[in-house]
Amino acid sequence: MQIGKKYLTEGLIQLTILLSFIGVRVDVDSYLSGYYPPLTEINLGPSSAYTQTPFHILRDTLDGYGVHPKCPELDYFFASRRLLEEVRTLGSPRFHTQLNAWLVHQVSATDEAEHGPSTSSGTDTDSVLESSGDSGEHLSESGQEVRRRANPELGQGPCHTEEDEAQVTEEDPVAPAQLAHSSFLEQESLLEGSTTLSNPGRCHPPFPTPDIDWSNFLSLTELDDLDCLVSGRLPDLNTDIIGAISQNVSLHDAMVTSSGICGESSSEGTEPRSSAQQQRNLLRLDSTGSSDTSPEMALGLAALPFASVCNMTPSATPQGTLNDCLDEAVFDQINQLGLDGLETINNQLLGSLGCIEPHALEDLDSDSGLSLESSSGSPLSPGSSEISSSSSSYCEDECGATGYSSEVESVLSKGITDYSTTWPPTHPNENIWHDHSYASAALFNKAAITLPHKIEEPFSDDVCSDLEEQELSRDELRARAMCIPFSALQIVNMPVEEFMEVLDSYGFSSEQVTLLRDIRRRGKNKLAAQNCRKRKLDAITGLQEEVEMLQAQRDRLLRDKQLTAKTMGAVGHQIRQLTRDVLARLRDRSGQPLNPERYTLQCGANGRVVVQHIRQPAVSTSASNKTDKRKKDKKQ
DNA sequence: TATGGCTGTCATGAA
DNA sequence: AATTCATGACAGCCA
Repeated sequence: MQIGKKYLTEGLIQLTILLSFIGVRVDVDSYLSGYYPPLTEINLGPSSAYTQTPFHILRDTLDGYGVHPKCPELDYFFASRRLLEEVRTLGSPRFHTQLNAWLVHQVSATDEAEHGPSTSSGTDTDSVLESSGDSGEHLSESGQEVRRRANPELGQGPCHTEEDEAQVTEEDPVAPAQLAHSSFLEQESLLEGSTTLSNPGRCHPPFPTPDIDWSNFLSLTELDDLDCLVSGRLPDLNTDIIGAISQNVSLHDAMVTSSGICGESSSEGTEPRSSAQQQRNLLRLDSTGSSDTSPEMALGLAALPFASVCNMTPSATPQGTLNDCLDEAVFDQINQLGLDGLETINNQLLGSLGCIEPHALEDLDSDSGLSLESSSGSPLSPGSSEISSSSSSYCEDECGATGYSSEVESVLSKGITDYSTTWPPTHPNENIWHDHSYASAALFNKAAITLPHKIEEPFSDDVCSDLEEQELSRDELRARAMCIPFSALQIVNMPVEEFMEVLDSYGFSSEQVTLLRDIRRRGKNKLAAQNCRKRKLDAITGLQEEVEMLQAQRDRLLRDKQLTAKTMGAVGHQIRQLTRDVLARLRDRSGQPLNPERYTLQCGANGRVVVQHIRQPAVSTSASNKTDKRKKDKKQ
């Protein structure tokens, strides 16, 4: 009885906390109205679930008790009280009373009958219940209602209807049994999740759709099932649940519990945690250690991972499998969202910082033409079987090219073989050879300036070992094959004076000198070609824009022309009309009105309007006739 | 398999 | 005269 009661108490407390974290507010006001309404879910907007609950502040200080924190029983006692107080602060000041009502009402019918006395050490459960509940007498009076808030998905879940609420009375054990089942399944999921979440691959998101869970809760109507499950899980309850409930509950824990809700059904035994899991353990939220009501907790669950990362402290509390759940459910997201990226970034930063050297700069400035021979040959992976094909293809490519020394090629072929043993394959991410941005001379100069070595400092063995991780161009390979202690970047970017000094001071052979000059020439020409193409594209783009602009201007001018012609036509028509009107009102010497066809009006420079006689078009008519005749003659 | 784009390279001329 | 730059042309690779 006590075990079951305690178990359900703890389960309901955790369930309540979980629901509050996912936006479900547990409201007991209606519950206390005299009947037991089932779970009703309404969306009331954000709840206190999105604000951080300072559990750590409540630890050992709740109710002003100065209990020694290392006292296990008292710790458990106050932990329970603390949890209840937390639940109270989440939604209702009398929530824990409601919880007690659930437990006593539901478990009393079965637990005592089918389970013997508790074998656990939870003898203080009753005390917890009695002391935590300020009104244990309200058990028979309290109703219950769990309102779901803030989570739209929750609102879609199978909720109790009004009929259900009507059925849930104090005399009706079914609905409380359902609740008991629900809480039990909650714990069941938690327990299973605590064991199965150790498998990261099977971990579900921390906040799955609770609809399925609620449906599962409500699908169980037989208390026997609960009893069987409880009896089967009692040993685990004594360890896991008590251990889980007797510790400071953080958002961390709650998220894991919700993960358990999500349906982790497998009950695999606890396996030795992998290193990744152990690493995650280092990221646990230490509710006791974190004394700040950090605002990142209030940012919502979405911000939790990074907030957790920021607040991570090693947890020394032996929380058993519960924290495994936490690790898996919560920190999978953390790792995905933050740690993986941070890890990658760190690796990259470390890698780049650890080997800031010409080749690293080469990659960074790969557009500066130092990615020589990159496209023609697929990224060489020395040491692999592809090196032969790559080298052969390279030879084929270069056979048709002029300006290449066959001797250099032969030496190179030998050198490549050496590369296969000394230059391991590079990381795929480093194969960034085609950065076709517009290379500027300043960039090259900068790269050359930042080179850690001078002419007097050819590549050392360490540098060579670092370069082994870099993808090399064919000219790089040639230079290596010819034992030239300079990279193509250096050869290309060094001033001509230094280049001449190198040629003179290092005592290179003629083949080496030729190769050095070729590398420098090709590198510079490659840059020049890139710049030329870029300029060409820019010119084409500019011309296209100019064409578009001119076309637009032409269209605009055509529209203006048409508009002007139209206006001119209208004005001419008006002038002709006015002329006819004026002439019609005028009389000649004989008193006859002027014929508009023989007279017209002319406006003089001084503004005077003069009637002008139009010449007879007789001559012009004859002339036109003549032209017509000419045309006819031509046609004939 | 044909095709277009991209790139490296060479040749050439100008600066 | 040597070097660099610009550009057309060619060839290879790739989607």
